[in-house]
Amino acid sequence: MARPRKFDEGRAVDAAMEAFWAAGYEATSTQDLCDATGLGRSSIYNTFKSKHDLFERALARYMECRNGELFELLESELPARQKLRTVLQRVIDHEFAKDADGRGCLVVNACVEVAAHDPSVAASLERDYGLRLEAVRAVIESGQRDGDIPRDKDARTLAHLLIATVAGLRVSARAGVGRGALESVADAALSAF
Amino acid sequence: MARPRKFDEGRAVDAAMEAFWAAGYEATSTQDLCDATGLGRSSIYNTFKSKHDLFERALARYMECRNGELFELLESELPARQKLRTVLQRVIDHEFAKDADGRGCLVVNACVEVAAHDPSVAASLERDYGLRLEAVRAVIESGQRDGDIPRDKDARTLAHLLIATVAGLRVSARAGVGRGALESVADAALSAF
DNA sequence: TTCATTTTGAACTGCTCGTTCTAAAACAAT
DNA sequence: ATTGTTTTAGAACGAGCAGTTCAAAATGAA
Repeated sequence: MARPRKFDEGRAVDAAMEAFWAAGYEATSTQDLCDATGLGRSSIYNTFKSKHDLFERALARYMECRNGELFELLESELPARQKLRTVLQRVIDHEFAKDADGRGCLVVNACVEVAAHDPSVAASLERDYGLRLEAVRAVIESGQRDGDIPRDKDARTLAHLLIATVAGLRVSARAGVGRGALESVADAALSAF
Repeated sequence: MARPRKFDEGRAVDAAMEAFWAAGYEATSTQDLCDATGLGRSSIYNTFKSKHDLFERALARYMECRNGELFELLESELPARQKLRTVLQRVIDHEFAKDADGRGCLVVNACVEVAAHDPSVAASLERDYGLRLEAVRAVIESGQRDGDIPRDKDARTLAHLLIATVAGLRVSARAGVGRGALESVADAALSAF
């Protein structure tokens, strides 16, 4: 049979994800991808159709990881309101983590940089948004049943609002807003729930 | 004396702004800038130091225009709360305008695509953020004096929240959230004020 | 008209881009 | 050991990149 692969495809996608995450889609060159993955050009193009294809794989992987963390939190035993608070706090912690280096969130970055010009990525982002929306909505409805969250507001709308707040915090962090201010903002935002 | 310029510098900056706005910084080539402005390469490089310099000028121009519209609204005769509502509604209208074509907001785009890797642009964005923050804070404080906005929340924090909500709406629009949903989100967000 | 000055477009610099190709190397099955 | 298949490494591809140079065209004051 044939020569087996020397590298792990999943690890390559992970490395590419880090590269795209750090620099954005356009600013990441194929050479950057070779450096990041440790692979040669031909290995990359043999395994993935194109830079674009590799980006989609990397983005999908990112969503998988992040949604894993999110869903784990949302399925925990905390009160609903506390879950939402933790989501926002994690975003802030992430934006100000020492090793984050201003990369932000690959999903938000892709929404802004790529989605408008790339229907395939846009579709992927929309699907991912839907997953997060449903998960958050379920938590909010559960909170409404518990009396933890007021019943007079539409759960789906509040779920949209939470996700929008996450994006807002992330963009604000990029605009130079400090940690303390963002924590106050998160607090104030939660008063809408 | 010397030969006079055949083109208007301001118009060139406007055209460049449109190009950067539509495609992003990295994806806009010097040729694109020539096409957009109708100028030759040397005219551009004679007038502006570099692509980067032209981008900073274009971004500054964008901020000028947008802040002009914003400040006009904030200085109007509407009740404070109504002003904030109008800010959000305008953002939604803009995102779904027929000719907007998914460009979003150049400031948000720059925050996400450029700021992290470009201290000069980051400083410019931070300064602009400060201007908007103060203007919104002033409106909120005025609303608190009128009893239009509750006094128990910090005006500066609420101003941060409003700006973050704007960014959140814009990113959500890119992720495929529809107009109706965003209008509900804006409504819900205002209940924090 | 002359002259100094500036604009302008085209050509050019190396360089980098994403992608493809070639040929050697590495393996598994026969 | 031979064969067949796949992966590899690296060179090479054409195109386009940001940025520069330069001679010619355009201008207005003297």
